Amino acid sequence: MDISLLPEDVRPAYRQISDRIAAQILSRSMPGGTPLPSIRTAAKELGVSVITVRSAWEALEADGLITTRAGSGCFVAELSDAELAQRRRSQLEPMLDRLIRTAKDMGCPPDELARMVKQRYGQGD
Amino acid sequence: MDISLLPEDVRPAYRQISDRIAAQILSRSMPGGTPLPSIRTAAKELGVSVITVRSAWEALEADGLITTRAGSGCFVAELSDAELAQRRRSQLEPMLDRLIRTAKDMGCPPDELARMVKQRYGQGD
Amino acid sequence: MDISLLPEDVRPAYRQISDRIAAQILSRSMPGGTPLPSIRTAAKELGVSVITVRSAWEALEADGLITTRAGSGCFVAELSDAELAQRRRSQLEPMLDRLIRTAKDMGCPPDELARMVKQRYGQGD
Amino acid sequence: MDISLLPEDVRPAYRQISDRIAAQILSRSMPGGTPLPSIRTAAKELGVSVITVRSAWEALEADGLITTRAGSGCFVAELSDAELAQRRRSQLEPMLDRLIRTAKDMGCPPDELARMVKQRYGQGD
DNA sequence: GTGGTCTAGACCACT
DNA sequence: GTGGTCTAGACCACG
Repeated sequence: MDISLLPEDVRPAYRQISDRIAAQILSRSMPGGTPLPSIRTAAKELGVSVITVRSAWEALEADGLITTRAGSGCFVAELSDAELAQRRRSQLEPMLDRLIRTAKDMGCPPDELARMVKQRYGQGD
Repeated sequence: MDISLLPEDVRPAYRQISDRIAAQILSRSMPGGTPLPSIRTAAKELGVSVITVRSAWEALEADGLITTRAGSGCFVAELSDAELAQRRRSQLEPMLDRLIRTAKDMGCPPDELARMVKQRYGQGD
Repeated sequence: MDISLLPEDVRPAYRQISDRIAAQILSRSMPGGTPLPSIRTAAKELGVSVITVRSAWEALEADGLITTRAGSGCFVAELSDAELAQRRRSQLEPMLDRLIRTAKDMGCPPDELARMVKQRYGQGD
Repeated sequence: MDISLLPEDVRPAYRQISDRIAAQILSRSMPGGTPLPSIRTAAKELGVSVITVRSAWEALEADGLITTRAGSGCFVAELSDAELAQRRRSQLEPMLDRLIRTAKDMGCPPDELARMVKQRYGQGD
């Protein structure tokens, strides 16, 4: 599943999971119709409680990113490119705004911030 | 004090307060030695309990951004430019990394992300 | 938990608690990963309010000695031997310095002071 | 007066002052009969309020280290050598005990602690 | 069950 | 007046 839970992350476990999967759906690396692993399987794999995984699946369903079919499991929702683009924007924007607000408060100018973005983008795993 | 509490903000009240003041200290708009308002005054002004303000001040002190002297009040700590720069970086970095990781997951390239940063920087309030 | 609150101690209750636990972490008698008792359990055991215990846990977390995960509890942080040694030093040093300054002010020579240290070390409870 | 107030010291201002003077009295560097500066003079010199100085003088008088003569000021008490030795011990002991207890909690052996005492004694101002 | 946050209200030490 | 500590009790998010 390509998910690693970081204990030092401020987000609760279920949020780390749902955020990560949401991003994979939005990038089409999990295309519409892809089945999600069962709650029990995912729980074992991630080393968390089934409740935690269920919360993550619920968050994704509430967001309309997956659909649950009773008896057969959960599947990535079929979304148009336009919908995806819209959702991508709406996921990135709050993070962007918070970053920018903090940078502004600190007196960090836009070019400097953009430079940092580009620089760190290359460093990540 | 130039602080507005936003009910829609996900952060708890005390965090909104301490984050805002931390940013003002880091940008030198509150230089070392500046006295903070008393917790009771600030509580009245912000419309919260004194405990909420105290939590904020406590967080700032734990971060080494203010010092408190019982009976006389709280004051912005004297920090060197190097310390300030270091703290600025360590506050911005986790937000940057999370943003970049999400953007990467979505297949959003660095230049595109940098462009968004610059664009939204100009729009903010 | 091996903690006794002494009413004659000048330190506030929450400090007595956090200091004691900090020492146990620093001596590895509570190794990394050890779960702390829940704040409600500890409060009952120690005969104090949950808030008092929470303050103690909070101080420990601010010091980086424990990590807390909402819903699952608090755990001793994983610290390297080098980090531990560094923290031990930085906790002992201010007490040492104050003792030495007072002894110097009184004209008590280093050998005499060292002798007192060794002697009283053997007498303690 | 050879007193410097350290804002980072955990002790309140009046305690820093009274402790320092007490040590000078106990070492005979302020012998019996020596007049203390007036409260106003000391307050100006130290940059604190007269209330703070008065509290310090009160603490010294409560300890029997100075006496107040109405209209003429405060003077160092006349104390026998035996009394001084006794007081020296009772001032050093609580600091020693706290240091030793912390060191014990950390698993720091007596010889190691005594070594640190001797080493740091040489380094101070 | 866990911790996180906030409330109101009290008493104390310090300036 | 200032902050420091503690109390009891509430509601929420998380597992």
